[in-house]
Amino acid sequence: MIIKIGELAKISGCSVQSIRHYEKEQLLSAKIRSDGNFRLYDQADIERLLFIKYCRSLDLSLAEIRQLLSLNDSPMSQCDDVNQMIEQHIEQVERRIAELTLLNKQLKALRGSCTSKRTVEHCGILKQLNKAVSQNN
Amino acid sequence: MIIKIGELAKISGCSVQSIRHYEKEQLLSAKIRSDGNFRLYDQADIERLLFIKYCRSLDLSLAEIRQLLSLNDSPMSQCDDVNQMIEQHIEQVERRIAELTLLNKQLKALRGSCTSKRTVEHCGILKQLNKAVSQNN
DNA sequence: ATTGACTCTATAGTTACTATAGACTTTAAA
DNA sequence: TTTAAAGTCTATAGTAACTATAGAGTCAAT
Ligand SMILES: [Zn+2]
Ligand SMILES: [Zn+2]
Ligand SMILES: [Zn+2]
Ligand SMILES: [Zn+2]
Repeated sequence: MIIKIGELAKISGCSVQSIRHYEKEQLLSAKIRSDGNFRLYDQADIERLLFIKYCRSLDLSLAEIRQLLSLNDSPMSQCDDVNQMIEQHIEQVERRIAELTLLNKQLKALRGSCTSKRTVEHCGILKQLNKAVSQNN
Repeated sequence: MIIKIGELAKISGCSVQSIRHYEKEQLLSAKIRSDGNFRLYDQADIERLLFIKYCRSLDLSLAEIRQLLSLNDSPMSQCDDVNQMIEQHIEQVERRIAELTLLNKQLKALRGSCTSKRTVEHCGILKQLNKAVSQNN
């Protein structure tokens, strides 16, 4: 089964532009083109794109996915690199969760300091922000 | 006390370039320049920049900060807008935390499926990724 | 006067896309 | 067979909040 980019987009749920983008980034290429230069894809391409899409849903970067794909393509290499990459990625996600959790706390405190219907002059939020600044200063 | 951009950067902990960037984005401007066209800042500018920096640490966008600053500059306006913005920002942060928490779980499961020192061919991580893809398919 | 540190503007790069413009191809109907 | 709509092509610009240059000018101290 051979399909054009529009159908690949439909099947995969990726946009046409992002498929072209993945090609530019060397993640996925149409091995053949039509007479009129249209990209043509087969089943293996569909699977490769779904792999990419799933990895993106794990927030892996295109560079990381490129690495995974190339390892996937050379089955005899060692998997330490994959391992380490996932490990680092997990650490990054956990750091970000910690950051956002703290942020959330601060934002909620901020929100709590405003009882609507006031003029900005008396707004608890802006008061708090200005206070936070002068304390840091 | 009048300072040049380098010292403002030191005092605030912002980079020189990002201070210039905030100027381009209309958040902070040096009202005066030296004869040789150097930006000159005073105490009020320092405080404004610290305000910006603190808001950035809350992950507020430059557009949001611009809005806060302009409200801060017109004390008689109502604070509903501020309120609503913070509210939306909190919701966004909470959505992101939820997303990342789910992600973290998936990534940990993935990591658990690899016992190093194997060839990629037998790597649990890649097996899992490929499996996830074919299930979605 | 000269040196070194600082600053200026303008431009390109980062990430993973999205959105155009303008031209060409394919498919289907008239 | 002509024509029109829909799809595709490349190239380029825009997104967010910066960072990093290049090349030129300025300032402070010796
Ligand atoms: Zn990563
Ligand atoms: Zn308020
Ligand atoms: Zn926001
Ligand atoms: Zn492994």
